[in-house]
Amino acid sequence: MLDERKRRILRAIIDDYIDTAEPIGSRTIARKHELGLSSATIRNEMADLEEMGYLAQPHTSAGRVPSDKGYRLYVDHLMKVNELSLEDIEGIKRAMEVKINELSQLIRQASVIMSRITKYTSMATTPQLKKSTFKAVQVVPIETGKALVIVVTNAGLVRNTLVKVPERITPDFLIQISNVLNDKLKGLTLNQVNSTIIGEIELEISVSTEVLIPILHGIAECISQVDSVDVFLDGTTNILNYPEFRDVVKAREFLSFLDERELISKLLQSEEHKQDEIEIKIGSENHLEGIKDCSLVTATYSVGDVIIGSIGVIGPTRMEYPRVISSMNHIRKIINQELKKILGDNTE
Amino acid sequence: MLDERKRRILRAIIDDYIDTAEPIGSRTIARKHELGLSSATIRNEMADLEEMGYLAQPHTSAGRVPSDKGYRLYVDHLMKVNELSLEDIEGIKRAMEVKINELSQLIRQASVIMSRITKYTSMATTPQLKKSTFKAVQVVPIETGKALVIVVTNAGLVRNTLVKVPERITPDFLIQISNVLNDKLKGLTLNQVNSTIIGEIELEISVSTEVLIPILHGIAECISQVDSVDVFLDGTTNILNYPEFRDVVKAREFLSFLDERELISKLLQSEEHKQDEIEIKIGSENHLEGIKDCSLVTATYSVGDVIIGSIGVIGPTRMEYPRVISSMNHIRKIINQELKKILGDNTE
DNA sequence: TGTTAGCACTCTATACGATTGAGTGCTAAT
DNA sequence: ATTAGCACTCAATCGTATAGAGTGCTAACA
Repeated sequence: MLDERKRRILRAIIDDYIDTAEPIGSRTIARKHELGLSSATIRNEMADLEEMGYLAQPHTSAGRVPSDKGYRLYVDHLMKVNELSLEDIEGIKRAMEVKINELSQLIRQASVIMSRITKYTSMATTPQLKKSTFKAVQVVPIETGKALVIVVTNAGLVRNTLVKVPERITPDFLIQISNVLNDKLKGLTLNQVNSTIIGEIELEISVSTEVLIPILHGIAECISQVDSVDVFLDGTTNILNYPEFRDVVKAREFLSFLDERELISKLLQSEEHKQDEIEIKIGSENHLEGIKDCSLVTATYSVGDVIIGSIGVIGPTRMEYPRVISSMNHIRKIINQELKKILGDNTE
Repeated sequence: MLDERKRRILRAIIDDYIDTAEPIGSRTIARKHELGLSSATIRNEMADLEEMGYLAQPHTSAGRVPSDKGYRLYVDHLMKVNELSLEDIEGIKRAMEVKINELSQLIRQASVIMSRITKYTSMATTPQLKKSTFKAVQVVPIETGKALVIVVTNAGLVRNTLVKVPERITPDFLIQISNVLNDKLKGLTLNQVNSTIIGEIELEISVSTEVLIPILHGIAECISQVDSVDVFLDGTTNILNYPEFRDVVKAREFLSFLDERELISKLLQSEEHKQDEIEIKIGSENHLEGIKDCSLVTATYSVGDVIIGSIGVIGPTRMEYPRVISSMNHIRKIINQELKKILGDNTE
């Protein structure tokens, strides 16, 4: 498709452009890279590359700029992904050493690190509750007429809601209810809670629906809590350091996008994402208007072989892909490693 | 100190400046406001006001701009705070009607509303745990070797941590521990947990420290959780709509400031804040460098007569103070009202 | 036939000067 | 005390000239 020389030249251009954010001219390439070619030859090749759609020209007398298609080729075949520097690895290790024993905190911390070492914006989601199963359900009496419903999922996520219960219910009875609920629900996926099960529970503790209803509501609330999927964002202002966002209009567009957690969480839960693979979406490959000039690098983390969440880095299409990718690879490993520690070896 | 006419003129200038963000000239004032004065007279008065420090001039041939001192006078004595429009009141009411039964959600929602109706950035904090007392402490067995420690404070805040416990501990025994803990700690303030109390607890359940330690750690973790004070931010990008932040450097300064949750939480927990009063800090009155061109309007909410958290709006010094203040007043009332509902009437 | 030197051409960015217009301060008249 | 009038100031705007980076094309070369 593209002969070796063209590929070399394209890579040189993109490498340079990632570095400088300035359109790259033929002379620059001839001088900086040892290709043994004159600027005129390179000029011809660049014209070809443009015709093929890998490069674009802001205006006739400017240098060339990579197109999304160009970046795609670069990412798939041209770039050299080097190992993370020892320094960075050390830094990550140190940052993750902070004793973490809850999932959300682990992910939050990972997100912080990613934004710090990449200098872009990072985003992460905790598991979708709906895909999880109940590990424990507890009803804890707080004071007369009030109880706390707690749901713990197999992915280690904890959610709780305060509910009101009829005043005449004694704490002891609540605990009894709690035990039955726990027995009945444990192991089920969250959306398996249906009327059959509820019937069984009612039967078992022979309690009027009146009592059970607020509690079940609490559970439902835990499950469908608006932000049941936490979205963490870090380094949101990093983007303002890049020249392509010097324009306030661009900057606002980007930042407004980040404000919509729903969108982000959708973005991160891309359907086609394969386990253990890093996914890269370049510019217009993101079908969302607000980030058509951004690239997104995402990875997932899993329990067993079920993907339960993901972490991503978003920045200008002119992104240091090699760096981001190697960092992402590293952090993904660490997350999965720590995840095992948190959940213990006895994860079903 | 300032005669009536000067005050009238100053108010007119500030009103106009808040509206337009453009330096105000003498002719504008003479034309738009019915003061029965010529531009020349106003010009003289403006020169006086500038000398007194209420106004400033960007350059010799420009109009006048209010100084921080000018805004201060305006806020304290000149502006007219009108009632919130029925429309707005209706809007707020509708937005808060969403069934809310946990404190954090209430505050979060209030913050969202404030940013929406003021068009500035809003910030809010949930109660400081340290000032609170224990309402309930529970240890819930999750699976062998693991338990969830839950702390509920009198202010309705719930925190939890997963802890490891020796595997030989049975769930029943954990529950027993839980009960003792609950009895012993209930009503204490969070930093009253000391070795005496721990001794008592050990005595009562005659358990080796080995078991108790992870649990107490869990409680400590709940108490000192890094972000035990949640900080909610909304409308962070609103600021980009105002001309004073058209410059990316300014915008970044502001947004970077917002990234530091610690600073914000300190900012909101201003020492001198009186209950039931709205506090206004104008420009350089905020001693923090990053927001010296911003004004901050804050209110607190309380349980009984203890301030447990606050909510604030931050925007350019050229802020629509009257609107912000009346909105703030309204939302504060609603928060305190809802707070009572959540905590029930039996709040000690 | 592929490569390169050379050159005319294009187009942006920058600098510079002139012009405009809003606004001021001062003076003199009311 | 107020105001009309006027000279003056200064940022913003516009047009023009200029410099410089980069291109495409042609013709010569290996």
